[in-house]
Amino acid sequence: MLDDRKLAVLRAIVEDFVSTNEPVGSKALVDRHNLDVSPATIRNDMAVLEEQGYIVQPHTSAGRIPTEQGYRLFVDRLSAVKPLSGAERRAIETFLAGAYDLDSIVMRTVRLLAQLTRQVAVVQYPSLTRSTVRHIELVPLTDRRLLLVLITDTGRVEQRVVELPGPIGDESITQLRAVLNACLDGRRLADVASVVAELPDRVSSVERSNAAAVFSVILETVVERHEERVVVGGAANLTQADFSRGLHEVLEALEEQVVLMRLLGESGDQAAVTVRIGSENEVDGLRSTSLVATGYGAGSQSLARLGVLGPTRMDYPTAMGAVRAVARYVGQILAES
Amino acid sequence: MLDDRKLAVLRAIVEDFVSTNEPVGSKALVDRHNLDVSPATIRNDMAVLEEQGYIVQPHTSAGRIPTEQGYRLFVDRLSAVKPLSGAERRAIETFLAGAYDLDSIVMRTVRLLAQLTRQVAVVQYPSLTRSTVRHIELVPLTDRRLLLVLITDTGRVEQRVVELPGPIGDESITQLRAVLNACLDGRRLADVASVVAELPDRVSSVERSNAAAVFSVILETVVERHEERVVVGGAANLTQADFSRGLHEVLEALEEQVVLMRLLGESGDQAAVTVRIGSENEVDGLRSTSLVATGYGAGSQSLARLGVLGPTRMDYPTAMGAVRAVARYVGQILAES
DNA sequence: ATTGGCACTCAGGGTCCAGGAGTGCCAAGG
DNA sequence: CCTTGGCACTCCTGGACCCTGAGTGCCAAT
Repeated sequence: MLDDRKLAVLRAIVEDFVSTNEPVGSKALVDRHNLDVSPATIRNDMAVLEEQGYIVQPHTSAGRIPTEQGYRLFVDRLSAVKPLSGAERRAIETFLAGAYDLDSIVMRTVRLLAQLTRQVAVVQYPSLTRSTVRHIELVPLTDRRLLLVLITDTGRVEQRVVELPGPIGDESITQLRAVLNACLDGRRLADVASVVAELPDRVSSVERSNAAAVFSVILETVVERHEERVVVGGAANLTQADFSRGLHEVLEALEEQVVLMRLLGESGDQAAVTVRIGSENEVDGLRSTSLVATGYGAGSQSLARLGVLGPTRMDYPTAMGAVRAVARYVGQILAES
Repeated sequence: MLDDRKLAVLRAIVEDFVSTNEPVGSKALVDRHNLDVSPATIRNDMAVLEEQGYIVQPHTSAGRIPTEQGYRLFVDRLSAVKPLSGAERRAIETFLAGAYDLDSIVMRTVRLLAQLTRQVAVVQYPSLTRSTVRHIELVPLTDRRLLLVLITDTGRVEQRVVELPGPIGDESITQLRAVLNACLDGRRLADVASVVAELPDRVSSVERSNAAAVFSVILETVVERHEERVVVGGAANLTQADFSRGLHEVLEALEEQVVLMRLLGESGDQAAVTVRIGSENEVDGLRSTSLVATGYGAGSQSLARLGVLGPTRMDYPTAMGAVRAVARYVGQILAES
């Protein structure tokens, strides 16, 4: 159906359009790429490609531009992930060096990705569920309110305020703290829920209700907080792409944590770099954008996702290269710390 | 020099231009506001106002638009802060209700301000220096690395990783933790520096060097971290204003913590609502924007600043009202918790 | 000091036209 | 059957032109 040359033509069209942002015609194609056939031949090929839905012309007597389907075919079969240059590798290393706590790692990663790809970068905080409890701290705020601080082995610190049903004394807090740490230290967060369920037995009955309040907050933190945080950077890069009036829509979507979570969550494969093009993103304001994302995390299993977001007219090979490389480096850093 | 009517004309011009975004002419003025004089009279007044530098015409035979100087006079002498509507007050209360920990307070405040004013909201995290130490926690990560967690009475949690010069044992950590909490609990952060200076004496000499490392990180956290965080929200609102190509510049500036800190830091008076118009902002990308900001904090003294950023063509009275009201409410919330 | 009258200016929007890029189709050649 | 040169056709783009209307500045009269 599509012979080699037609595929080459499609690839050339995508590449040219991405770099020039202008519809590309048959003549320009034979000039810039060394297809040794005449423009007329290319025109025939393009007619077929258009019929199949891979390209369109914005108006009669203009060049062709790729459709979403065209980009899809391009990333699936016509392009190879572009490895980074040496300079870029060095940039990654220097950028991420010296970032120990989770916050700074995430922040630097966002900036790095945005700079590298000149797109909007999106980084999800590593999920809690895979890490283990390092320490739990209870700090009295008032006699009816505690600050619960949960520290994980990945260096993540979660804090929640606990509203108590009744007043609590220092000795009770100390006891509770001891029990919590004794039972939960070293446990994987995924297991915490079941352990907590058995805890009430180990607390003196007087303080049952207060303890219960603390336990339920722990559960919330561990289980319900699957709504992790997503950090965005490089939004300024959107102005280069010509969304014109859709820009408002996109910026709004980028401010909604929930939307971003759904966006990242959609893509299936955890480990590989996945690309979602245009309307493949079933998320309101972002149907005119493309997402290049992958999972990342310490070691082999991925804890969270990161990627870049840009116009469908995006340099996919480069973006995929950058995303893959950054994910690997960050994974390394996380594994070390 | 400028009689009452000329001032009224300037006020009318600012108000009309803000609401319509089009140069306003003499005829439109007498129609929309009930100045009972003829257009010709207004024209004379406008000629004077232009001569004085308060207004300009974009081209001959167009209406006038205010200059920065014109806006300045307007906010200083011609406008009153506009109180919020009942609905808006209720919105603030419901929006901020149920936010206990600092993170959620700040996040909600940003969203609230952005929604209320339809501008970009900017909120600085409450500064550490005024709060007191509630608790210090040391968590071993490896035998040469500690996680230091500092909890303040305002519910803020600071975390830093400490690289130790030599290995450290559990009992040393326990000792160090006890010393730190004994000496620093309840101290104001501003005083921590001097207290820490005396600490080395109270530590067994074997562990001097490790303890010193911990102390210096505490100092960093308390002193050097004056570079607080600033949170931005509502960037999508920028697309409504017609920065056209300056937009890129503005978005870039908004991503730079340092720039935002300088921006907020510039304005002098802590308690009052201050307005900085256009080039009064001596910050690179933001010379074409205006900032309406004020200090806020628990009780009477202000811990940090918040405000909104928008085009110089901004509804200042409304923005000032919203900023003032939100600052007060947030202050209340902070005082309670 | 205010006002009506009047001539003047100029941005914005419309039309018209020519140039050019790009196409589709066809007939001829490998 | 695929490829190619030729050719007519489409239609976007940019420039030139004109016209209209809003708004002004100035002046003489009140």
